[in-house]
Amino acid sequence: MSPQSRVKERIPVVNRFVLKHGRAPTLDELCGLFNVRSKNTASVMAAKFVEAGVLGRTTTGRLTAPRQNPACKLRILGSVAAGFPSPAEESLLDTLSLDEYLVTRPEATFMLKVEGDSMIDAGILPGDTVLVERGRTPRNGDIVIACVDSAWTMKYFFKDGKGIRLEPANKKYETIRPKSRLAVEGVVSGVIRKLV
Amino acid sequence: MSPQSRVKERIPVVNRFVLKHGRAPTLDELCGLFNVRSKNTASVMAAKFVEAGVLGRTTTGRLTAPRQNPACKLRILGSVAAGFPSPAEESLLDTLSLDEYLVTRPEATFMLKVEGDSMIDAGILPGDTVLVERGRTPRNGDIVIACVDSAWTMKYFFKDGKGIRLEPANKKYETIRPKSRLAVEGVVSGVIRKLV
DNA sequence: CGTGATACAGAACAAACGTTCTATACTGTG
DNA sequence: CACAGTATAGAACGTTTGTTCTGTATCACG
Repeated sequence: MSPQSRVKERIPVVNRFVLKHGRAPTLDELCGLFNVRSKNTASVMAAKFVEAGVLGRTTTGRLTAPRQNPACKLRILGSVAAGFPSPAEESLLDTLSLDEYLVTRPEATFMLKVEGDSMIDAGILPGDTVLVERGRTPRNGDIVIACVDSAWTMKYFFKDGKGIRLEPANKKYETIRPKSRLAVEGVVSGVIRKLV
Repeated sequence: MSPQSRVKERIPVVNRFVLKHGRAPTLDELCGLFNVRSKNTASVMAAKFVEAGVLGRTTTGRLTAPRQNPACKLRILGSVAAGFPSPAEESLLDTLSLDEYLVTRPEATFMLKVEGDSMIDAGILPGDTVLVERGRTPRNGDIVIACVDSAWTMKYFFKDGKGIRLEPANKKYETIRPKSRLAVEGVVSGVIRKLV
């Protein structure tokens, strides 16, 4: 058996350890995991695992679990027309965690439950959850959470020569041109809706 | 200031560290985090954090991040009207990972890119991504991915005395009453849209 | 058989890490 | 002021952890 495949077949074992314990194994634990008694062997394995992205390292060399929880990697399909792959033929290569996909700055991102139908023409329904990223400069056409005239609201953001205007995505409501101070608290970076 | 509140106000800082580094801080790092120079102080703090569930420990006493990967835990806010908490006052108590929120069976869930506007009145736009859960029995009103008359489609699912019908969420399209075999490949369990 | 590559055992080593002890500064209370 | 409680500094200590070195066993190849 080639060394490469030896490492490959060991990766799932490491992943299971991480899944079970919520942290990376130590070299000693790697020894136990693979029934070897040499920390040298474990050290070499660990290097492979780090190289493969299965494990990480602290600045001081300690082994750490990778940043993403690999349990929630989802397979991505091109479109409905492409049909479904069978479970047997699937690999986890083209996968993506939702967190990874939608959230670039976790520490600056919030989830916000949507009330009202002011953005319904943008496909944002009451009961949806929006991801709001703070500290980002809004661009024309972005959907923002703003505090205008001391009231919170979610609207399209536009800025032109005449100033800033906030447009709803619903003809029932009117465009707002903030008279006093406008505080854009965050930019809506994603929409999620839980069905079923 | 009481000791309790001292610990409380420090919890968010620890959480942010875990968020940023994907692992627990060491005692030395706790010292740096709170501008203290004593590992004794850090040790006492660490004990409090463990007690509060903010951190965990290995069997050998090393500090660890809590079992759930908090890397992508997002703060949840009630609604727009509630406003934004300041970073200082935030705790990570009411948080949720997107994966955790949307996906109950990762191994049976797929992501599918939406093409076309047949479900636009349901707030599902072209370019959105839907989460499809396989092996679930569709209920009336569920959105399903189905293979009807050898073509893939996404539609509302209804079943009544006259059989099954598949309705689009767009008046431009017609309701389908599958003549031949109907294969419901999966039920749409979520919708996500990446903006910005 | 000889050679080289690989995997492993075992030990020694240094750095990192958490615990514990002693001492000092600050607080509030009587 | 005396006293107690708490937070902190600083150092010593033992354990854990990853690295490195030496040596052995196995296997493929010529």
